[in-house]
Amino acid sequence: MKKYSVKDLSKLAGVSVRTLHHYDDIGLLKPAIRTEAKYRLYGENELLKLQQILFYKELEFTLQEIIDILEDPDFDLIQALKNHKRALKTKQQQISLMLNTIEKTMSNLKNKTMITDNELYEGFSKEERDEIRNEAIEKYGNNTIKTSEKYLKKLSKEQLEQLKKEQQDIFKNLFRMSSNSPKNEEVQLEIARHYSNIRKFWGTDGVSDAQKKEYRGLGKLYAEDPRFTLVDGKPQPEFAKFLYDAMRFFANSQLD
Amino acid sequence: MKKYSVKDLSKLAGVSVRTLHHYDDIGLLKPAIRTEAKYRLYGENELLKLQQILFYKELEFTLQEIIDILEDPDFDLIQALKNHKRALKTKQQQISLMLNTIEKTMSNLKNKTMITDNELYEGFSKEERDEIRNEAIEKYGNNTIKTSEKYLKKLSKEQLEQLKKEQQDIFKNLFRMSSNSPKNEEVQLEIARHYSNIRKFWGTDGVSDAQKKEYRGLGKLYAEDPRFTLVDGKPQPEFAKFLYDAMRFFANSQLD
DNA sequence: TTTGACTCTTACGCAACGTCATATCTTTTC
DNA sequence: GAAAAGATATGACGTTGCGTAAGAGTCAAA
Repeated sequence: MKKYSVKDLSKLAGVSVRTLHHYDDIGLLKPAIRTEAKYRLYGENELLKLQQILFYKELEFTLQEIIDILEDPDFDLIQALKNHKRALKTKQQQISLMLNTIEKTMSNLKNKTMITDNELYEGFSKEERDEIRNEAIEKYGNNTIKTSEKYLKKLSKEQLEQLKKEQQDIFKNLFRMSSNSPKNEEVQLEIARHYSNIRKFWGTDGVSDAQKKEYRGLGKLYAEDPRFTLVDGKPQPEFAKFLYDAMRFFANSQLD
Repeated sequence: MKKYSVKDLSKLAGVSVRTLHHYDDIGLLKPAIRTEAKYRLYGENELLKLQQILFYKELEFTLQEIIDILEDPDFDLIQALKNHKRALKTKQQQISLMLNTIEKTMSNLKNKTMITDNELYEGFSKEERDEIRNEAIEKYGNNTIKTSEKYLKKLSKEQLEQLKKEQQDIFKNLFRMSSNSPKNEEVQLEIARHYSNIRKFWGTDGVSDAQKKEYRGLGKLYAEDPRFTLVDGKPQPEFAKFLYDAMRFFANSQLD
């Protein structure tokens, strides 16, 4: 007769030693023998029984149910299986419902409050999109771009539209300045206006140290996302850079 | 501002008071106010938040996940939903596998070792079936019948077939006797033969006190289940009774 | 003021082990 | 033959989301 130690058996069956201890504790699978030193020794029968146990466990029977099934030869297995089948089918339906709900939720989120990848770069061909993106990545690194995109996607469509509209005249002013070798003070004044405007979208939160980073982050976005610096429908990389520099300067000098 | 007590809120949302306590404990949903006496008071915001919580809970997010989702506005909900969706789909596949396994198992059990209800009474119309069953119930009580049927179902098809075949000639002899006012000794001798034959199907187990009960139980089955006492395809209730009496006598007098 | 009706906190229970911690073997190594 | 290395044993707490008392304080109606 072969004898297996806990570890042997656990390896054979692919379960943990603790599990065997547990099964012993609850009386599901007792070792064939206990040595003087209380070591557990299992035989072939126990190995076979363990296989059975694992079979039912895969079907998600509880250990107590498995005890009932294996310990009582009078157990009505067919009925138990039928019941289990019903339960599993119910569960499957539940999951289907959940999946539907998730689909709807995601759809809602995307349509009503989120900006999709395509929208982020809308109006550009795929080639242009990739070019823009790659240039940006070259300039700021892959991680920065992804972070920026993620941030942008979190804005709602309405927020984004309003953001763009309310800032049009600010941008107009700045754009005029940019091609006119402006005084730094003037620019910074306008930037300050922009900043106070922007804050509306951030609420009163993020007041302290996050502010600076975020505003600089927004500057990067302007530099990276051509939609913010279109003039007459054309991207203005110079202006984007101008804006970015001005905002960064503002953030560093004015914000704590 | 309306204020809700724990009970109010629990009724409104359809959760238990304990649940609200729990959510408070883990910081998922804190009451808007605590009175002097430590009573929890919730406002409209909390009601709304609770709805959200329940929404995610229906999708089987864990409470910790819900905390993450609701507490952190920067949480990437879309990604979380995607992950959750994947997990649910995986789960669904698992369940499909389990259902298949159960089907196979049931099929195996039924084909190879179990007898179904229909088979138990095969060859009889539904009306006849009910009649037979009801008569048996009248005679021996509902519980006995169910036990008997359960016992019969535990026999394999092969066992049942062999049982019937090997005993045909024993039954023939007995049947002849039954219509011939036989001597008790003769009958008991033949019954003894039957008994030793039957034991093959019970193995060497159930040797002692269970034996007697079981053999008498089998007698009842003969009396109840017309298939065992068909002659030329017709039920023989008289013979069934004769058999049952003989077996009972044998069990009582010969078996310990 | 007594009595219900509520509410509070504290804490065990459940399922199936995972994960230490501490104490004993048993086996290997020097 | 002794010490180090490996296995194994028995607690016992942690996990997840509350259910279910238990014991005690609070509030409004009678």
